[in-house]
Amino acid sequence: MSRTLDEPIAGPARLRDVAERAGVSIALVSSYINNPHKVGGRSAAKIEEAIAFLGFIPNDAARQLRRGVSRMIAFVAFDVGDAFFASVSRGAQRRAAEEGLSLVLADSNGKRSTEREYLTLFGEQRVRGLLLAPVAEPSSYLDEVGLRQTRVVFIDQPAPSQRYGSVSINDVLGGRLAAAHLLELGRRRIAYIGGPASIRQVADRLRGARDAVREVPGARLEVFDTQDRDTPAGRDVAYAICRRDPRDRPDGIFCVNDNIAAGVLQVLLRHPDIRVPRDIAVVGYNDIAADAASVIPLTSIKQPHEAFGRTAVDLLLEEFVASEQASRRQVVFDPELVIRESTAGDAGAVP
Amino acid sequence: MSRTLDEPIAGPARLRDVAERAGVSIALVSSYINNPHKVGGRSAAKIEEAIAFLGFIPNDAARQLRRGVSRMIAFVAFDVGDAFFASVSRGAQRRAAEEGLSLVLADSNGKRSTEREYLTLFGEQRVRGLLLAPVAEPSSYLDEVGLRQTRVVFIDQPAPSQRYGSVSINDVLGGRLAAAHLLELGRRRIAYIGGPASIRQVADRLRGARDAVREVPGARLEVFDTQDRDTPAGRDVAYAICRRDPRDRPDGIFCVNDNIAAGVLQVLLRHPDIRVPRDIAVVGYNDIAADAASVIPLTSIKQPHEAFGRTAVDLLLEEFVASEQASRRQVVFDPELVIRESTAGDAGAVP
DNA sequence: TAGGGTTGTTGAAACGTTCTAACTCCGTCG
DNA sequence: CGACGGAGTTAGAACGTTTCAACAACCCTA
Repeated sequence: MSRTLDEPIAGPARLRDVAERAGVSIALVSSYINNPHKVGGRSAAKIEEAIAFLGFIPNDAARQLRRGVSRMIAFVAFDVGDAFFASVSRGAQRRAAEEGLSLVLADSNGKRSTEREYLTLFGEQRVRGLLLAPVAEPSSYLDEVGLRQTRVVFIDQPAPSQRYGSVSINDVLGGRLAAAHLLELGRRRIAYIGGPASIRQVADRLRGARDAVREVPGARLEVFDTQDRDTPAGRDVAYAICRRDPRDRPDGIFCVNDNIAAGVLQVLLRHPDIRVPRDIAVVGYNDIAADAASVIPLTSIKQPHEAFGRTAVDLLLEEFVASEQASRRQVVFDPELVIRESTAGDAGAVP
Repeated sequence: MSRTLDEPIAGPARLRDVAERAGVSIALVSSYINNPHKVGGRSAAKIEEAIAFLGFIPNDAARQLRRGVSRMIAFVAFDVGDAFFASVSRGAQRRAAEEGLSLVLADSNGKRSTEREYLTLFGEQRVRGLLLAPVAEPSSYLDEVGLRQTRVVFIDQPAPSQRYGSVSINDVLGGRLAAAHLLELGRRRIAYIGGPASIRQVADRLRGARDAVREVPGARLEVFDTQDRDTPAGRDVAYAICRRDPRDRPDGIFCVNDNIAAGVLQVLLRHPDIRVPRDIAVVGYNDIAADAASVIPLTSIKQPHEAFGRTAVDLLLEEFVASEQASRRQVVFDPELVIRESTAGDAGAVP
């Protein structure tokens, strides 16, 4: 059963192998690993040598089985590659690292079945906490999946019940800020590009814009409903706008995200008779296009990405110590307007 | 010690709780979970009921400790949000799921220390396999980190030794394809935009382009070295090109990636005297901008993203069954040219 | 009816840690 | 000089699962 010092070690080295080589007890090695200073100098040196020699790596399964708790938290999102989630996860990861927790990511790919598989996996792993940006309205299956004692925080989505925390962004306010900015610039024919309205973020931003427009006499809001929210969708709408008689064109456009805004700008900027922002001002949303997609810097609504992720982990940490029944915090961030040349200043010509 | 049927269960239900409630042995429950059909109908029904009632979820730590092997594989990349890695991971994930393995992602954020922490984590977790897109030249620390028996496959990077497999892309060929395409169109003043040359991909693509240009008499290659490889970098170079006398401008531009190409296009398309591709043809690399960043569809070099990820997992699977010392497969994909309007056809005017 | 399969079920021993309580030295204090 | 305390160390019992050998009950065939 027990391996001797002479024969080569088959699997990876265990605590017991280290103990044998160092000539001390297993318990002492364990205690050295967890509290090095609690172990006497001579033993420490021998243990150190044995660990290095054997390349000992603790077996997390055994450790976790015994301890009953893991040091891992997971972030399950429907599109990990998305710029927003990518930077949220970065913030979360940093905060987690500060607490000695590791954050792993899982991409549910927009599929409920995949999401469920991952929730099951992490349930079985007994991860300490879970950040969830769900594919759709999360039904009851959080319970079924072994996450009863795992704390869950919802990302960019109000939690389905008070039993879970959430971190989200006030999209109504964001929509209001964007529209109000255009109105302040004197624009009265506002267009909203985005869709479908079934997406909460899309609907909320529209609502905020509508509220702002309603408060200004003489202003009107035209809604361009799109199926997708990508750059081509923006281009399509912009082409339609270009085809109109100049007097019928909007003089201010608010796009539900920066991708659409980029498409709109690409088309408008190539039109010989239209100048941005003189004739049409454009506002985006998310502030991801800052350095990326457009020739002239895009005015946009900035969401607190990193802070968002950090706060999500903060909520988890709170919940680790809170009682089972305590109701969870629902944190809502306020977005802010970042003004750039697509609404203010000259449309830069080619120098 | 043992919990009775009456008192509420404190922690999550264990196999033992299920067994007690169903009135059978622990072993039978275990065997039901792993091979339901091996268990008699009456017991099966009772176990089923007990599992549902108690909400039993197997404890993966215990299972893994006993089994000695995990069903998890990990993908550690220096930027999980990057479009390329995002779709590679999607492919890997699908393939892994087919084999009943779960893929989790970890973002090393371009930092060696973070990368190392994750490698340690997954080493301790004894993950079955690891896909690694390393921050820098991977030194020896793969051994130190407990991955001795974990199979490792390098992503988009030749493996540092024959002991590891790798999946990468023939960037020299990609560069050659791009330049050859421009040359075939009759372009002779070719520009290469990209940098720094210390990045292998950048250097390889340049090398390929240089080879192709050298084979055509009268053709020359001008290199614009950039620090970054993003859209603003492309715009900067394009501005410089626009400022030149028309006769000194390149008539074909090959960009080291689509982001740079997008920036170049944005600027060129707004210039009154330049038409794309008539005056200047533009080729990108990666084929991610297909739907995203530019008004006219971009000719690009397409890398096999999903297949790439799938193959990486295939290599892992092979290595699971191969002997420890067997040398690993190094798979190199050939990229292909996708011709679109930025080099062929009309530059679409606003309709 | 005895013997030999099947089929279904079980007890107990692992797996590699952590943790508690107890033990052994030593030096110090009363 | 004996009791006390602290530092260092250890044996052994968990943690929740899987697996293996063995057992029980049954049906079938000889």
